[in-house]
Amino acid sequence: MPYGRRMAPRRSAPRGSYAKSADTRRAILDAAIPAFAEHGPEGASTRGIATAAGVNQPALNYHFGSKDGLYRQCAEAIVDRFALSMGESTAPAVEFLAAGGSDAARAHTLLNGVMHGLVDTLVASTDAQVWSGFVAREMHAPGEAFAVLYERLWQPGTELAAQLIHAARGGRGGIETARLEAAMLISNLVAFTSGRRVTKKIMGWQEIGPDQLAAVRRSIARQVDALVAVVPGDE
Amino acid sequence: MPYGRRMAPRRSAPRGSYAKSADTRRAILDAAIPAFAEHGPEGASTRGIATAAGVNQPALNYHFGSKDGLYRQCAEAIVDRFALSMGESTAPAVEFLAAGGSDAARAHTLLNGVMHGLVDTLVASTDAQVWSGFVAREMHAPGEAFAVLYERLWQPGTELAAQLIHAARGGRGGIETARLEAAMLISNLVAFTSGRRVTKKIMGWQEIGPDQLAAVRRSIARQVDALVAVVPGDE
DNA sequence: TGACCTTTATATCGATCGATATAAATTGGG
DNA sequence: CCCAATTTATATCGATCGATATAAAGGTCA
Repeated sequence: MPYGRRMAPRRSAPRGSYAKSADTRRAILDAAIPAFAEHGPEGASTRGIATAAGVNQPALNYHFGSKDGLYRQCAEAIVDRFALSMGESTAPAVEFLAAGGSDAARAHTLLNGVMHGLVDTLVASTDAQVWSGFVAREMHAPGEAFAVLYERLWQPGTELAAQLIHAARGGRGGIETARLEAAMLISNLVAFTSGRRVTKKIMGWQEIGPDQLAAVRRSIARQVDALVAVVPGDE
Repeated sequence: MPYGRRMAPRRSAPRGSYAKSADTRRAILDAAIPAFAEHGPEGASTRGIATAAGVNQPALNYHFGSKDGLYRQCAEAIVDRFALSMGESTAPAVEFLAAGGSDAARAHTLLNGVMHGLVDTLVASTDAQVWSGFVAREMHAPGEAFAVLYERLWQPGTELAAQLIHAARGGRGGIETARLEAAMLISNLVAFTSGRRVTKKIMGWQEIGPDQLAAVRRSIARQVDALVAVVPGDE
């Protein structure tokens, strides 16, 4: 073919100093997470992400190797940010359980605290609504990020809640049942993450403000109370 | 360009009689729903769907006009099949409410019946696991099918459960709170639809058989009981 | 300042996408 | 049995995809 393969590129005028690698990576992740959440790993285009991040398309391959590599790093970033937001409310519960805690009333209080923190993180924060699309998709159609989300998010989160439910019942009732109920209790909040748009429409809410948040907290607290009050098998 | 644009196509050996249009449409829908559920409306390719359905790619445009048209028809088909499966358990409840039913105990029974039917439809059926990916995606990232799913699935389903909760409380407590609790009650089952794979892994279940189904039903029934027992505001 | 590494930008490849023009095959009505 | 309508099949278009080769620019340190 005539043209000598790969012509010399022209550069536009320089735009000042280069950003640190970490800053560019952060900008790309902040653009990629919403893109993957909305369009999925296949539907989101690297060009669209690059434009949203204010970089060019090959920058994604330079910093993350490949589209799949970027996708995996998005999952890691989501888990990191989630853990950061939940640390305050989970730390005392983890400590309690590590010490072999058997004070049922304290377990009940700690469970309420964890669920309170979860509502704050998932319902009150707008970031979480972006994450939830990413996480929900990976839950149903496992891909490159499933292992990360399972090992660092779903499994430890459910297990923490299950242990607290079990302890709050004074150790009566099976831990298996507690696990199932923990999974279902947490699923409740999907109505405000992935399903937020639908729930708002159904409830006629313009926004999820303090009043709505309080209603959600009350409903969760009632569920926790009911859960702890009934020991499965004793009914 | 040399070649005279559009060459004459060759046909392979005929394969017997043509299928009725309705049969082909059904085959395409049965292939498209799982494809859209797994890869999303952007990630799923018309060629892949056509191959899975045993037809060629232009057949999709012939029968459904466009990829978006096919996507919309998938949503209609999902709602139709869901309604068919739920009809038996919702019919008496709809009738009860239409008659202005105010028998609290009967409302409680009917609510249990509806939730029982929902567990059968969503948890026991394997079809629903396919649907759930489609529905969950559309819930978070509204597209061509959002209106159909909202008007025919989410809104009426939540409203039915909310009315039953309200009636089961003898009309005490706000209908708004009942609506919120209905949304959260239904969200519980996401753990067994979109989240089925994760829940099975966490629970160590190989399959969701009769024993597991019974455990889910017990947990839902306990939640319904707790919901009806407490009148919000009276606590 | 000059050599070297890191980061950004351009151009382009091969593959695949949705859509459609075209034609062949089948069906059904008279 | 013929003809119009219906249905299926082939080939191909223009757009877009992820990836990469290549070059230029900024940063670092002697």
